[in-house]
Amino acid sequence: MSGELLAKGYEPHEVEKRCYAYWVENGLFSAEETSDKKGYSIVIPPPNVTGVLHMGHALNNTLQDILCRYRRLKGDNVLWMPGTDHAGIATQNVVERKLAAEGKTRHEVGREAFIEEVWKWKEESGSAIINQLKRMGASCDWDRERFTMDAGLSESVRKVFVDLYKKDLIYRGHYIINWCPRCNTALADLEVEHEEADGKLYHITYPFADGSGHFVVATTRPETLFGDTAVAVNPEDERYQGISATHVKLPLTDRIIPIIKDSYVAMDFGTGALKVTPAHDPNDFTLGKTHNLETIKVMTDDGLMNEAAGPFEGLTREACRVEAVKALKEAGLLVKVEDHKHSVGHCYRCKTAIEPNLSRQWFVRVKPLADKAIAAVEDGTTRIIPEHWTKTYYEWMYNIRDWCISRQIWWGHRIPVWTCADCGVDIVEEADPTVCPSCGGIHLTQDSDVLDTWFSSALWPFSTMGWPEKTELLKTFYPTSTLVTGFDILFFWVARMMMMGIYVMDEVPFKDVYIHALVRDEEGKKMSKSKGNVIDPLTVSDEYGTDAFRFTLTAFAAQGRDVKMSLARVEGYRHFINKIWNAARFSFMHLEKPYTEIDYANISLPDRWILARLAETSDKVAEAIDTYKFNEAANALYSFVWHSFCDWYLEASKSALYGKMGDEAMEATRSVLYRVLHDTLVILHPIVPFVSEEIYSKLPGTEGSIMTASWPECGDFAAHGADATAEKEMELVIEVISGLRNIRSEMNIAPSMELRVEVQAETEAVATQMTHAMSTIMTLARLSACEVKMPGDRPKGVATAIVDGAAVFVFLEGVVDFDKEMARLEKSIAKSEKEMKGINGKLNNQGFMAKAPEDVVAKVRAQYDDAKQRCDKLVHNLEKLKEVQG
RNA sequence: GGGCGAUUAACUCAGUUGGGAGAGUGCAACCCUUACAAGGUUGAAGUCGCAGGUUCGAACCCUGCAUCGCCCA
Repeated sequence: MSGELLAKGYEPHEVEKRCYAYWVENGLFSAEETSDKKGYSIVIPPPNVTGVLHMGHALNNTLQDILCRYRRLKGDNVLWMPGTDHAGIATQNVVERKLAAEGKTRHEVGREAFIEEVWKWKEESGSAIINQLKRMGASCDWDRERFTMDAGLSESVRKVFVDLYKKDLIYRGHYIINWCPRCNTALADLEVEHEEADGKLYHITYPFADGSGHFVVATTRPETLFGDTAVAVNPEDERYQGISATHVKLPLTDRIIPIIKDSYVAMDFGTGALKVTPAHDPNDFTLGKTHNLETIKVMTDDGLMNEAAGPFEGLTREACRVEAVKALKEAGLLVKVEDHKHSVGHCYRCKTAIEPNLSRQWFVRVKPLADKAIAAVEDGTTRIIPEHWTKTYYEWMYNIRDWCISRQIWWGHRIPVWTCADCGVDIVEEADPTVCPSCGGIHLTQDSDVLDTWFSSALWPFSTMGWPEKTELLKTFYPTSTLVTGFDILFFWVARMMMMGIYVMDEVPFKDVYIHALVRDEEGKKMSKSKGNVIDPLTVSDEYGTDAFRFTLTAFAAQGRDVKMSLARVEGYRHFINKIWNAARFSFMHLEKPYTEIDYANISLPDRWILARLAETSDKVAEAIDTYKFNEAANALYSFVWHSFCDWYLEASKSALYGKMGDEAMEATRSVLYRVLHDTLVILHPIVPFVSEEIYSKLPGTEGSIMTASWPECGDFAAHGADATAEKEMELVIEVISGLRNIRSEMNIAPSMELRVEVQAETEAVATQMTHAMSTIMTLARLSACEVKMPGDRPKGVATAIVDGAAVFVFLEGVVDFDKEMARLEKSIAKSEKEMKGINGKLNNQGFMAKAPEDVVAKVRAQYDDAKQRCDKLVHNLEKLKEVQG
């Protein structure tokens, strides 16, 4: 394997497939149930089993993978727990559609057979998203994969339900809830999406029953009029002070309903008179409770009008509105119709307008659970990152309302409540009951509803680890270290896991919650199928390589900011991956054997410099990942690999590597190159697992996977001269070379022409440094000769570069263009003068001198001195040039 | 209506204890220098949304406004 040359360009497809299979086969993703190593755990936000991978998943799982791979390299025992969510409504919809295509409904099929169908579907299609996660490189412990409907998790759900019920934290009640007429189920408040819609405000006459006059009532929903059981006005409303009537006659019906007074009624909306429909409006429901009003449902569960709507029975809600308005108009009861914008709730699964509906449902009393979940964040037991999301979390937790958990669908955890037909008592136990404990009856029927999917998701951090058994896994990995998720499920999931985790385990489910942004399209719009702006992550992966895609996501993942996906950027990072590949390819030509020790005795300035940069970068990347600043990690790596390692180190090392500096220097440089390449691959690995693995596996002397390597230990470098001084010295060398290149470019000197140079160093120290770096400078600036002197006369026929501590002269006998050189110098002088002026402004400011801290003043003084020296030298050179010219 | 966030180079975005405005892409010029043309070298480019305030000093802190986006009601 070792010494094998790499192909000319990096070809991701084959490598990705092979590396991933290798990792899985060798159990490299497996967590140890017990270990001396520090435990680190993440539970995956379980994707819907119906789902296909979208950009959000790609980002979410890339970040989790970075954390897990990084922690492994740091020596931790890592558990990344994978799995999927049964997604009750969504999955049921999918299978119902499949049946519909065969001309069947679930009711025809029957409950049991239908559920079998769903399981069958799940077995066939449910692993699609898992395979897609694997393609992204996700290093989950797949042997432990769980599903919210599997036996163990179902047992957890059952146990928690029973427990909450017995502690009176789950109750059944008759309340107004959000009803989806298409999915035919109740929804939690959270599952309703509100959207602004253009509607109408209908002004309708409600005549007083005693014939003494009438109200005009304004409503956006005239079709619910059949369910009106009162008209309400505000007692403060002056317009309605003198009214003697106590009842009105409900239009289109022969019902007489009361007039009630309540300060809840907004006087500035419509006419100030409100029709009250307790069975179809949440606010009216509350009003109805207060005033003991009758509730009349006017619709069936399918959203059709029922017998209460009289002649309109059987119409849809929408059709009934049209017909009712027509009838009102004919009866002369329609005063006017205005345009009106209002917010309409829609089902988050199918986008049908939801219908507030009176219904008997199960609820979780969340307040006591929420209080502890709030406290855990307040006292820092759980940290939310970025911190500003804590406010959103609190806001929601403080205003939390009871959670409706029953769903009138079939796919999900059946509510474990049996009712005795004989005595009517509810039986809620962990084991299925056969006999009524109260009357001994045997006619027991189980509640037909299932639980909200989020109820089981809320238990995910411990149910996946085997709870209610007291498993080793729980001992080792609960509470989990970090949860990585998007803010869109902060309430749905994070908040509920917090409540349930604390309630059940008496310990928070995770120490850190890292909330990342949403991935949007290039215009910043949310990606959605209907907008047609969806970019398929797998297509991106195919086209540019998974590593390039992952690197892009990481570089974009700045805290608190949305990710705007841009294919141009992915392309840019594909170049970066290729750069890594080629740098390795070049290195391999000089690394035919492993170099386990750095030959510190013989290393050069560039060697010391790159080691110092490596140490710095390794620390920076580690710190960035530790603090969830993923983009900073990516940027540090990019700049180190491309600009430090490739642009300067490899170029500067070429003469040594090619043996032009002697065998000792060659071997020493090789030993450094080996170490730097090796360690660079390791620190790259969390973000770009495939290319790093592929190169690592071919690096002589490595055994096994890069996943078993350790994060670089660079503590020794500084003691061997790879320190800040080396960095400074190398910076000077870079400055000299850049100055020479600038002259070459601006004077239009052919790159192939070799130049003769004289360096006038201001101090012995600088002269020594220049002499030591001579070969580097000569190679990289393409010089035929370079002499280092102490300051003296300005040579004739030269172009000049001024650097910190030295003047660099390029001999251009005969070819030097005086005008160009003059222009060049004048430009530099202007730049320096501008800089000096700015700094001088500060130094002349008495306030600054008096109040700014000493170190800042000293720094500014030094800046000024530097600028002045540079400027003086440039002016001096310009004058000399003019003399010669004259 | 309440809350949160954004506004920095042509584009996409970095920039936390307030102290010399950065990167990538793009652009211009030159270069097939034996790892890489998916490359190299050099260069041009910003009143840091607007208006006030605090401060010796503000892209950064405070207030107001404008535009855009999101969440909750």
